Amino acid sequence: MVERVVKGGRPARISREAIVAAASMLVERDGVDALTMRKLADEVGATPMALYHHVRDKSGLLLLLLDHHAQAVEEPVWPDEPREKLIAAAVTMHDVLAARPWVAEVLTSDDLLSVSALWLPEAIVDAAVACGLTERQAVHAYRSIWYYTAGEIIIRAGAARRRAAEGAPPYRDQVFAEIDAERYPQLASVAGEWVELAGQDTYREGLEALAAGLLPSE
Amino acid sequence: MVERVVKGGRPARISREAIVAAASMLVERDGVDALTMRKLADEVGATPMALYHHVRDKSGLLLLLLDHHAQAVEEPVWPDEPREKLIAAAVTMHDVLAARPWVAEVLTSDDLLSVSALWLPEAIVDAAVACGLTERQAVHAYRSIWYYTAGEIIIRAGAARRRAAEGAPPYRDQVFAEIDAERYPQLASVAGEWVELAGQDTYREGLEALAAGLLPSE
DNA sequence: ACCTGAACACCGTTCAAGT
DNA sequence: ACCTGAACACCGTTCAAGT
Repeated sequence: MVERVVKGGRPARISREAIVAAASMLVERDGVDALTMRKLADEVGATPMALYHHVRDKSGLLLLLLDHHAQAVEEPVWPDEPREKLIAAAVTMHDVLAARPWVAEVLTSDDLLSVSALWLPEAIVDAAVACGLTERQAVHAYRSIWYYTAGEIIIRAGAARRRAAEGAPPYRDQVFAEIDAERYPQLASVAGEWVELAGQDTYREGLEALAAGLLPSE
Repeated sequence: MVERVVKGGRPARISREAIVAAASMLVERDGVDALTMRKLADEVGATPMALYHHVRDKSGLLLLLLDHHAQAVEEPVWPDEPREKLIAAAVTMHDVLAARPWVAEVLTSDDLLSVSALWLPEAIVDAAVACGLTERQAVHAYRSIWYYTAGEIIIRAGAARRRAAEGAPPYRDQVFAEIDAERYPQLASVAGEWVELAGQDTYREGLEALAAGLLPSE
């Protein structure tokens, strides 16, 4: 990020940092949907339009917020064994995102997370190369892991949100109740267990399966 | 869905079907963001509030839309070999969704697609069982495949949208330009190829890797 | 340079009333 | 039962003006 050089002019009353901090607090307290330019302006004690002097627009603010969050995460010490390192890095990526499910909203495009968390893709690509993949294969492996991870976060965050929206089991239960056992025998057979199974966290198992398929067998 | 029994009263001027058809057309033509209750009302020639007599609310409308779309898809004839069947079903699921990236918006929760496309999870769970997994394992396998698939769709749809928003390479290129080759040697090394690699469709390769890891080796 | 005030062009949804 | 009109409680962002 370019440091702004202050060369005179009116001193700023609100700073980019203050805006991001306030935004972060609002999101943490009330959810992403509650983050509006107007409420944020109230929070920092300024007009909505004052914000536009410090951030490009709302989506720029969200990017800043993601980065702010990423900065707070420290790079762990990785295992020596490359396959284990890859798994550990992916799990870290997952946990960092899962802790704040609002990031799902922002993620829906960029595949590198954030400038402040480049050590994550670096670790994964590096581990994949150490496992014997070419650089290009390693990038593709990273992308598959990223899709799986982002999908898990987004889907589970959405599921949690719907659960929180009290009308708890509106759609899926209705679907299961209506399942035609003649046409869909397997689904009918697991219908009773589906909700329980869907609640289980199987991120790691799926990841290990994916890694097993992506990496050369030793 | 419950069929509404008309027992007198004023005849309806607009039907649920007409609403869904108009909504589908708006979304196809102008994108999901352009679908508002007001524009939709204009399209069917009624007041915004008239719509609320036929759909619960906007998110109910989106669910209806997803189902409308799912109904148009025919179940293919699957390969006999179960592993191939599983792959084919997942690819179908992917292609159905990828054809209309707006579904990504709706997907962010329900893990069964739609009542009208239950044959898809059925095929995948069935194939997984035929490959030797228990029912519970098969459901977990389905969920991993679903996360990977939905993640791919959502991320790639988001990427395409940002590309369309003309300011083409706003964020990621900037990130790559600033990469510190000392700290992130692997990323710096692939930086030049990243955009090209990220543009490639590697859904199937990732899927096969995932399937290889999920299914027992024969 | 930084900030305000007023306005523009929208949203989804509720509520009371009309036929 | 179905639909309208008016209103409520919001949005993000532009633009011209103030200090």
